[in-house]
Amino acid sequence: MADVAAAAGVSAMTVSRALRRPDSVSAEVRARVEEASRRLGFVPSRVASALASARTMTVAVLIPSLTNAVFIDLLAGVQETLSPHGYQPLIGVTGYGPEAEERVLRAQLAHDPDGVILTGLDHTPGTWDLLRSLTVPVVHTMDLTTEGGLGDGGHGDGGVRTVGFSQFDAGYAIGAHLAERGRRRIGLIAGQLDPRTRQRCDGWRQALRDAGRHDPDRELLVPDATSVALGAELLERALAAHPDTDALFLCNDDLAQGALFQCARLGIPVPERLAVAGFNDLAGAAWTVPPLTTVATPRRAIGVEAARLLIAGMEDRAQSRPEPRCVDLGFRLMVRETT
Amino acid sequence: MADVAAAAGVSAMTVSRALRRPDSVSAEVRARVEEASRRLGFVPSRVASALASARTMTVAVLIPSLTNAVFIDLLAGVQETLSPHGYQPLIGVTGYGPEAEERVLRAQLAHDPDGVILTGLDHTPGTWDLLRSLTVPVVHTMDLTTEGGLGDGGHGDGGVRTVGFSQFDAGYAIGAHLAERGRRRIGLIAGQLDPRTRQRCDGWRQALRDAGRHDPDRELLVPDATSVALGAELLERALAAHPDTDALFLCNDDLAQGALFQCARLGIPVPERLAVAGFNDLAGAAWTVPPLTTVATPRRAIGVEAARLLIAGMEDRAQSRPEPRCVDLGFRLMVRETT
DNA sequence: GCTTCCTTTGTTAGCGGTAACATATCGACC
DNA sequence: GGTCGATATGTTACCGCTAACAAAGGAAGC
Repeated sequence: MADVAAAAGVSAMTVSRALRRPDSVSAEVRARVEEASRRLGFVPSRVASALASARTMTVAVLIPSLTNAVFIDLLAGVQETLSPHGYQPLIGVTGYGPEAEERVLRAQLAHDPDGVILTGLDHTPGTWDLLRSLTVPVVHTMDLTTEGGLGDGGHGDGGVRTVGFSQFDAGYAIGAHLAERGRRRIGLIAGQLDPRTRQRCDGWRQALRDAGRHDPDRELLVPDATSVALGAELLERALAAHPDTDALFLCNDDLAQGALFQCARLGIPVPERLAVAGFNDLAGAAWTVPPLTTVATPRRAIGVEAARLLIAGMEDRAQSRPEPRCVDLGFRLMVRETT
Repeated sequence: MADVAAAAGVSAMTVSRALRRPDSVSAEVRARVEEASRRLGFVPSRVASALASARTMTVAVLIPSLTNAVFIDLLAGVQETLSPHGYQPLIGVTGYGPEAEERVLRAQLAHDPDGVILTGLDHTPGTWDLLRSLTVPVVHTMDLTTEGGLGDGGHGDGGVRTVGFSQFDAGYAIGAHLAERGRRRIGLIAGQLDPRTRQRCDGWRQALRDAGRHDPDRELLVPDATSVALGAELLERALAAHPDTDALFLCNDDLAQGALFQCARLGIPVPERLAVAGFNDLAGAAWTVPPLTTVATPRRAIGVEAARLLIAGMEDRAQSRPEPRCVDLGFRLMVRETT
């Protein structure tokens, strides 16, 4: 920067100003600095800038997994929103564990991010402590604070900002839909039992209870990560246990696709003998045979909105403590042909 | 750090040493520093550390897209390998454009990464210049320098390190496989025409020429991003143009899955009337009906190996210019039932 | 002509660590 | 006992930039 300053015949401070806020210097100086800067191939060091200004222009983004399309979409939304504003996402992968999340968060905080985006609301007390101690904005995603069954970990809702949708309501909607379709022996298949999956299941359960058709025996919950292969396998297990099942809710579309494939293989007509519903409306769900009924979740939009909220909080030089907000982006029941 | 030093009754430098290389201080001092550090909740600032030591512990990772599973797998491999060594990946999304890539790289370089991972070898001259000017290790992925049809952009192979596999050979393998199966009227469907896709197509073409069965009319290339929906649509277009086609190579598994779905819908028996082959062996390819013949690509392994090479280069304090290496991780033809 | 105020540029002093070197301490060895 | 070398800790100066304040110059107002 000193070289550029010398070349442009100004002080280093003026170079800094000319490059960061071009209209804070005269047009003539700006031109000279820009020319010198370009000629010398000057790239300002963000590290030094961060140290001097206490703004790193980075945002910690904590997600459970990189191999689940749901969180990738979230990340994509975050990335495409932050990027034009000059912010760098720092991804942290927690592997679905609250303890790991705390560790990862701690590691990320060493980078002094200007904001934090987390997945879900199930954090360790240590994580809540860390978050409370931060002076930068924090946004939680994929869930709502008003959600039942969460258990307020002593943190109150004070200042917690969330962008998501009601997993419970979404599960309820699927359950109600299957009941409305006249199905009576409705089963549930779920993997990757994170809190959001559990809430979906709770909603589904409630819907079936409300319809007087809940049968706990027809629930098949396994801890494994969801996949097409697992869906195929679990379909067989579910039908072996209860051959008369006439509808199934699978907690994620990859499971549902696997189940559909297996039905085709076993010659089980869908939806005639068995209705199948998935969740998330992942890529391809509209094209399966038959097209899959599922719940479209606004994953990318959640990422975009979370990033927007964060940017608003970060640009706010007044550091006004933002009012807690709980943005509900909703979901859509996509009724297709498998039900 | 000064507070911790005071609390532990040592100098700041000793605190720094105790936390970074614990065995460079006496056991007694180490214990005192660790206790004070924990008690005060001290988290060393990586920003300051980066400025003072000229090591940011970050790695720029440039990929074309976050919505293509191929690059997510690559990223996952990189992330899981870097993370235990304390390195933070900085993701940059280029949108498949060499010019955008140069812009993104420039932006990432402002963060002073300790290493760079790029996708592919088709970079702008400006990008090559930037890379040449770097003093940190660089690894290219998903391709091989020895690949034909690349066009050496005047950069020679000097020092270029690559981890990938031969896209050409993989395409050739699929083409040869379809020919071996006795198919005579073989078509090609491709989207997202990046250089790697083109190389696959080149390989396929060569295989068909070698078998004396290449028919340029049966190639359907579109620039759109690949998806299940696109696969379904292009299958119809391809068959409308050439109803007698008896085999199709689709350049990505999502296209192939869409095509399979559409075949089911149209009542076209696979593989009896039409053989279908995909590429990448994405999740679920083994479970489609019938299971999809495809080429398994070592995407995650490429990420892991690229990160390993990078780490080796970064830890090498001697800054010995590493010998150019071209790591071929190969591919596997997964013959399943669609062919 | 002289304030006053605003705009533009410069000066100074750090941000929070770490490299490099200086210094102290101790035991071993002749 | 004195010297040497290894080990442990301290001191100093900076990494490259920017906040905060200072200064200079020009326009506006009386």
